Amino acid sequence: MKIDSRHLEIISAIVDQGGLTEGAEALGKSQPSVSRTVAMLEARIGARLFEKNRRPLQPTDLCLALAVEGRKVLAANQTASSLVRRYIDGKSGVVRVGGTPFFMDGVISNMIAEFQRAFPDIRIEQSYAYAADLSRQLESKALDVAICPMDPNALPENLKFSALLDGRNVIACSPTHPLAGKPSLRLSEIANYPWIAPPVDSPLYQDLRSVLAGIGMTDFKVSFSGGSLASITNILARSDALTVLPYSVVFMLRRQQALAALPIRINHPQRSLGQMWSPLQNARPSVKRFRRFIDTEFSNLRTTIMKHEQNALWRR
Amino acid sequence: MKIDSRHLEIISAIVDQGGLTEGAEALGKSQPSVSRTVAMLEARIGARLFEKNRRPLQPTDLCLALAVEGRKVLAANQTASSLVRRYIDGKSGVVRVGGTPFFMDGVISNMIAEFQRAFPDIRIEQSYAYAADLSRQLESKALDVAICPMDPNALPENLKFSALLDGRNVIACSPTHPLAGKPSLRLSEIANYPWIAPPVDSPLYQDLRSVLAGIGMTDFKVSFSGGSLASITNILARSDALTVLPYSVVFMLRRQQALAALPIRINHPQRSLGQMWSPLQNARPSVKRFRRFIDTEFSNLRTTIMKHEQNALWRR
DNA sequence: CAATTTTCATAACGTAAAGGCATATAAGCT
DNA sequence: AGCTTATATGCCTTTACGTTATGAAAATTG
Repeated sequence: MKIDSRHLEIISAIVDQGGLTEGAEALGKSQPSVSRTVAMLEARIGARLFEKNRRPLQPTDLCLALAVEGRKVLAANQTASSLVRRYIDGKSGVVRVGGTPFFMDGVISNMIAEFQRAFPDIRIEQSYAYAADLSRQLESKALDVAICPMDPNALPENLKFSALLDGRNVIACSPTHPLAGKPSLRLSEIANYPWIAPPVDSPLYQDLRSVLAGIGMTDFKVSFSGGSLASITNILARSDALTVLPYSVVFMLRRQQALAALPIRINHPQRSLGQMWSPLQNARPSVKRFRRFIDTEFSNLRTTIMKHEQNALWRR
Repeated sequence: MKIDSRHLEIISAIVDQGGLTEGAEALGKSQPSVSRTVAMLEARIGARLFEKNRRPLQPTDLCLALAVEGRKVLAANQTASSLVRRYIDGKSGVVRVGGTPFFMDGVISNMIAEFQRAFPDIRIEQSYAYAADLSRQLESKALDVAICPMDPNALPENLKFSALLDGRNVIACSPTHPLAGKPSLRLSEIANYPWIAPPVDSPLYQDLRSVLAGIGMTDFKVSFSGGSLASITNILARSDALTVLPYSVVFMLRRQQALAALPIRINHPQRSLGQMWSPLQNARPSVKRFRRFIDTEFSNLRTTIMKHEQNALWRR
C-alpha cells in the first residue's frame, strides 16, 4: 500500500489548518482539488480520513497518524525548496576556478576570502595552471572560470575573456632591499643583484627574460627558481635578490611590507589579467555570482591603485 | 520554487542505489520513466542534478543535498504506508464497544484485555448502556458494536444480532454463604435472605423481580441496589445477601472465589447475550477483527462451560 | 425555527505528467 | 575497435490534478 507523498502533505495541511478550505489555501490549491484528492485517497486505502458529514472536519485517528508523517514530508520539502532557491539565486553551489599561481595567491585568494564571507555556502574549488592548460580545462568543462594574464588576440576559439587589470610587470624586491625606496634608479644599479626566477614553465619566466633583455641584461644570476609566491617573498625578505612580478601582486602585498617595487619602467607583455570562461557552458548561478563578484572587486582594486598613484606614494 | 516530494524520493533512490536503473527498480518504476522525470525536474529548477554523460552517474552537490531530504520523505512515506497497512489489516484503529454493565465488567473486560494483548495498537472505547440505548447509538453510528442480552425477536430494524451465549440468569451469593455448596435447595430456604438489586433501570432488575415472582416470592427485602458488579461482589462477600446475575458472569468470577451460584433453576428470559451491530455502517477492519475475536472467545467460553457442567463441578 | 452563511462534495472539462514499451545513443570495458 | 551496459528519447496511454460552476449539508444567526 504505497502512499503518494503529496497526499501526506495534503493530509497534514488539512489537519493543521483545521479545514479543507484553509488547507487547500495553505497548499496553494483549490478547495475542490483537495477535496477530490482526499476522496480518492480514502477510496484507495479503504478507510475514512475524516468523519463524514461533520462540519468542523474531524480527522480520524489514522488521519492524525498520517498527518504526523505528512508534516515530516512537508518539512523536508521546504528545506529542499530553500536549497534549490539558494542554488538558483547563486547563494550555494560550487565554483571551480583556476588561475596562474602568483595571481591566485597574491590577488585572487583575498577576493575569494571576501566572497566566502558573503556566500559561505558556495564551495570554491581552486586549482593552479597556466593559460594554455586553463583554456583546455575550460573547454572540457573541467573548470568554470579561469583567471590569468592573457593576450586578448591569442584567445582560443570558443572562449570569452574580460580584462580586469593591465598585465604590467614590475621588478620587485624586499622592502629592506638597498635599492628600495630610492626615487629613481639607473639600470646599471640593479645589474649585480641575484635574481629569483619563477618556475621555468611559467609565462612569468619568459617575462623575466624579456624584461632583462629589454634593459640590456643578457646575462644574470639566478639564485632561486621554481617557488610559489609565498616562498619567493620569504626569500626576497631575507636576501638582496630581485625578481619580476605582476604589478597587482606587488601592490596587494605592499600592506604587509612583504614586497616593494623598484622605480624602473620595464616593457611589459601585451597581456591583461582577466577572467576567461566558456560561453558554450551556460554558467551555474553560483559561477555567475562569482564572476560578478570578481569584476566588482577588480573595479574597486583599479580605483584604489589609481588613487595610490595619484598620491605618488607608489612610484614606478 | 515548489518541489514535488515524489521527485525528492526519486533523487534519493537514484543516489542511494548508485544508478538510474537500480533507483528505478527500487522505486518500482521503469528506467525511462525515472530518467524522464529527472530530466524534467532538471529543466524546471534549471540546474543539473547529475553530471551529464558520465557513466557512473555522478550526483551534483545540489542533488546530494536534495537526496538527504528525499530520504526523509521516503522514511515518512514508509511509516505512513505501514500505518495504513496495519489499519487495513485491522491491527490498529479504534473500536467503540458498548454493553450492559455486568456483562462488560464480568465477561467482556477479560476478553478485551486478551484482545489488547494481541493488538496493542487498537484502542478500545468502551461505554455502558442498556439495549435500547445501545441500539440507538449503533444506528447513529456512535458505536461500532454492542454486547448485550437481547431478545432476537425484539431486534430493531437495521441492526443485526448474533447470539453468543444463553441469557440464563442464576441466583448468586458469596462462596461463603450458608447456602453455597449445598447440592440442592428448596425455595423456602432462600426466602429469608436479603436481596441485592441491580439498578432499577437495568433489565436485570426486571429479571430479579420476575425470577422471584416465578418462585413464588412476591415480597422481598432489598438491602442494596444500584451498584456495579464490583460493588455487588464486595457486598455479597461480606454479607448473606443474594442476587440475580447472568450465568456467564458468575461463571467467570468463580475462579476468584468471588461468587457462587445456588442450585436453583429459575426461569430466565427469552434472551441471548450477543453482539449487535449496524450492517449499514460497513465496519472498519479493527471492528471486524474485534467482532471475530469476541466470537471465538465466546466459542471457547461455551466449550469451557460445557466441560465444566459435564464434570458436575458446576451445578445448577 | 427559518434564513443565511459557511464549508465541503460533485460535475465537467482541459492539461500536465507519469507510466510503459521500443529503441537510439553514448560511456566504459576488453 | 567492438561489445556490453546504462542512460536518453520517441510515442502512446492513462491517471489525476487543476480549474470553474454548482449542489448539498451543517452550523450560525436573527
